[in-house]
Amino acid sequence: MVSNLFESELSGGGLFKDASVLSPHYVPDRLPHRKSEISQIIRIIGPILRETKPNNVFVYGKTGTGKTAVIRHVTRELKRVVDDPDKNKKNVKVECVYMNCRVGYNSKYQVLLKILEDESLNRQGYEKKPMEDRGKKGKLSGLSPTELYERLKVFVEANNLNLVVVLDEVDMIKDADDLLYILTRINDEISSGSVSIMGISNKFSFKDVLDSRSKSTLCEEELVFKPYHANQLKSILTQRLRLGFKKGVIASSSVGLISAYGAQTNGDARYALRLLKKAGELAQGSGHKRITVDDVKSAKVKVEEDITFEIISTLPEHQQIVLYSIAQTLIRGSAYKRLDASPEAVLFSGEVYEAYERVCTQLNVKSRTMRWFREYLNDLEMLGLLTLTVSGKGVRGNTSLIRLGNPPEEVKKIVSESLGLT
DNA sequence: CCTCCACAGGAAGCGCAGGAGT
DNA sequence: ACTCCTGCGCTTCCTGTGGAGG
Repeated sequence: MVSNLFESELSGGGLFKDASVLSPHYVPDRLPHRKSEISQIIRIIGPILRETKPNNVFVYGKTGTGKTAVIRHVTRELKRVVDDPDKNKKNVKVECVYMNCRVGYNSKYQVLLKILEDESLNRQGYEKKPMEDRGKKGKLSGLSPTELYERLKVFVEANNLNLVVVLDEVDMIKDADDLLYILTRINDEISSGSVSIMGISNKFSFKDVLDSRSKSTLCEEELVFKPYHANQLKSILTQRLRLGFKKGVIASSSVGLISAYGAQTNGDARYALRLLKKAGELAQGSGHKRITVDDVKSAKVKVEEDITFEIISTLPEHQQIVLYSIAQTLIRGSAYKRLDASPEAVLFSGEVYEAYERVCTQLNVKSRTMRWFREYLNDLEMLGLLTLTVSGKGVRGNTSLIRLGNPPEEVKKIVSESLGLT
């Protein structure tokens, strides 16, 4: 596949012009259908150019609604203005530090560390750079949280800096209350400069786990990003098509289909772009001159398999074993008699637990107790990998009936691959 | 109607790892 | 470097719950 792509590139027959614009990390210069969100963020953050501390913002919305893209876009524009001496005559100092809290920055300590180690704070022209008096290792780790706090405070004040901290996936931070308190307290203790926070989350419930003080701190301003609908997705796709593909390689009916699939998936633009990219790859791989509707359809199947694979293969071992046991029991056929009322394949939690114990013995792994097995089932249901229903009439006692969300053969294959089974 | 069955899920406690405080 | 603390994954124990069967 990869070599295929290279060959097409060499022969100049590829469909892609620049595949990187289809990556989920790419932020285009123009963000369609997010004008009002952009101007709201600008209104909120704007006062920073007059050296007034902007309000903290909390942004939420489902995945693929452009939250991160909008914030990154605005901070990039802000930086552009600040760095332009003609526009920034008063030489206001502004820095934006972005981090995704899911990957490694999930505690207040890690976040503070990341801010201090960020290259934008350690470049030329700043006083008392946080990394200045560190040892040869060039790392700040090893310092206490209070020390980190002091350093940040001193740095912000000494440079009269207006710092914006962007916390993407802020719900992943374990001690979010502490962190928010600490970051805002800096403003009370310094006479020049400021620290403000932009929190991004796709969990609507995140606000509820904060204590009321942190809530009012972070949510001085709130913004909700609505899912894109199909024709909005279509124009997003069209924009990326122009940037990423050569001219005329896709029919508008194909674009329409991708948009429709995207709209079905909670208006997720990231998903739609992934479909577009995959469809392009498939078309190119099979030597098509254009991306056909069939390419899009098979791309959907492929992308969904990929997503299922990503979810399952990152699951803890025992949850994977549970899935495997369910799949295997379904393939072999249930030992118990099926419910007449339901034609679909349904299993009893008891028989699945027995299968799970057998698989564990087979793998030479110690099995968990029934109690924990039930927790696994609930977790897997949360992830949409299976559905549980309570047993009604015709079943003895009070049991969960288990239905697998994906074809058992596919699940079995994925788990086998992931756990290295035969 | 009562008892038993086959579970669900709460509560408490245990061992462990990693982080914080000294 | 050392101990203390805390969160996490898990087990043990226990109380419900709802239908089957006598």
